[in-house]
Amino acid sequence: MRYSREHKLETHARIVKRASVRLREKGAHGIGVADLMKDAGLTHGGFYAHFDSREALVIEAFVHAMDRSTERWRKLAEQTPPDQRMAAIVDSYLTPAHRDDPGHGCAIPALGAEIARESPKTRKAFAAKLDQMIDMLAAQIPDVSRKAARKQAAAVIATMMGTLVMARVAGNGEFSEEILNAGREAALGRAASSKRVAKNTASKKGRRPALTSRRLLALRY
Amino acid sequence: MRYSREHKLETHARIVKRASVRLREKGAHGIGVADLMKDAGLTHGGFYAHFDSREALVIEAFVHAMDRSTERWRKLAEQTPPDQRMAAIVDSYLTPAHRDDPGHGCAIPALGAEIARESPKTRKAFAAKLDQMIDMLAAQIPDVSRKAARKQAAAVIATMMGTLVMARVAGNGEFSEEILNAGREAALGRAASSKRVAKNTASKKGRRPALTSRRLLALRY
DNA sequence: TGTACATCAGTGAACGCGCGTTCACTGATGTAC
DNA sequence: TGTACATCAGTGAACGCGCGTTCACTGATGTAC
Repeated sequence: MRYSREHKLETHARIVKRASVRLREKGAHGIGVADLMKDAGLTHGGFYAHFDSREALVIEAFVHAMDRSTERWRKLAEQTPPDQRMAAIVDSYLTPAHRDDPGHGCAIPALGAEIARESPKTRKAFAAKLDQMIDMLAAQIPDVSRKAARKQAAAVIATMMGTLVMARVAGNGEFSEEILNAGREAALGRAASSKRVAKNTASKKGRRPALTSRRLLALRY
Repeated sequence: MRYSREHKLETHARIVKRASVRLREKGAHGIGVADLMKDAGLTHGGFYAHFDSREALVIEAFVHAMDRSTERWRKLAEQTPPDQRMAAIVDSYLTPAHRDDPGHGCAIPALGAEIARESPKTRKAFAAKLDQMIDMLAAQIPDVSRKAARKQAAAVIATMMGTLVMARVAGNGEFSEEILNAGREAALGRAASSKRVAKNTASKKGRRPALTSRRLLALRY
């Protein structure tokens, strides 16, 4: 079948992209090589022409997902006034749509706990991407030192991803909404300007509707 | 071998207890029936005299872990002045010791994401225990409505468990400590009295050392 | 430009292994008499 | 109280299945001449 060089790169990218969705949906061990290849329109035998092992694909797929999330946040921040950037990110993250579609969502709530148990190589690849994500988010916080900004960013991510894990455990009923609301309020309170009034104004002065628009969600993580 | 009735109950309890440790360490799918039985000093063939299926053990083990955590918090709260209870719980939760010993730690960061993907039966069992845990923590928050207390409690748990997942991904070096500190500060800020001054007083007036004592950690979750 | 050969992405059967589950069996102890 | 039998928690071999990985093969296309 001898394909051109670009063809192989495209195929490789397609496998990674599809796998990053399926692995977030099913877990790092929840889907096999054969099904992952089938999902990319191939048969399982060709897998090792692209990856040294299943684990190598898991790493690539995970890196892909994290890069997409970080890039998404960067773009969302770009088109939002500086003092509302963190709130915009939180609003777009803590939604029923994100809770119900882990395959296209943030990789941390979907795979974080499992990755922490993987080989050092896999865990470190994840940690490096998490570090980048924190840096990107920290860069959106005005008027504080890098150190303080990173601290805030790490806390916001922890609150958001923890909330999403709990909301998914809770299903999609009232209990889940309660958790989502609690997490949103907590993250926004911390994400708001230093005077800590934004939490109240945000929910009542109509700033949020624009930020939670379906368009933003359609972009996905 | 015909044993007495209590003997079977004891054996059953021992399997559940040991499994609850090993499953938190290795993940909901990270260890097999044979190894779980071996861990309890038995051979795998006897498993089905105690459980209908592997999944049934996972549910029992998980319920056991959550009950222990909730009970631990209740006891810790009992021996702490009301206005410091939440801080005491946060301080005992966000530690390197807890990060490094998932087997004896909170089941939510260890198993939450995986359980959210299990059968409705398993997920609902987890959700019910999470609900109980939120209620227990909410009961420690003075001077607010039950609804508001539950909201705060849910947010504190989300921040704590999210922080622990991220800290585990980050390993056990500087990066991990940074995350732990960020999460602790964020959770304590929210957990403190309504005037939001406790965060500063806590870290400087020597209240914390007593609360983070090794003794509390030795009790485990 | 045309032809013969080499390449290698992709195929599908097969491998060895570990898993959850089943099953015939054991034998110490509970129970009926 | 003593004896014969029934019970059933626990054993260890075996099952069927799915998994990650290997391998001989294919055939369309790149490349050398």
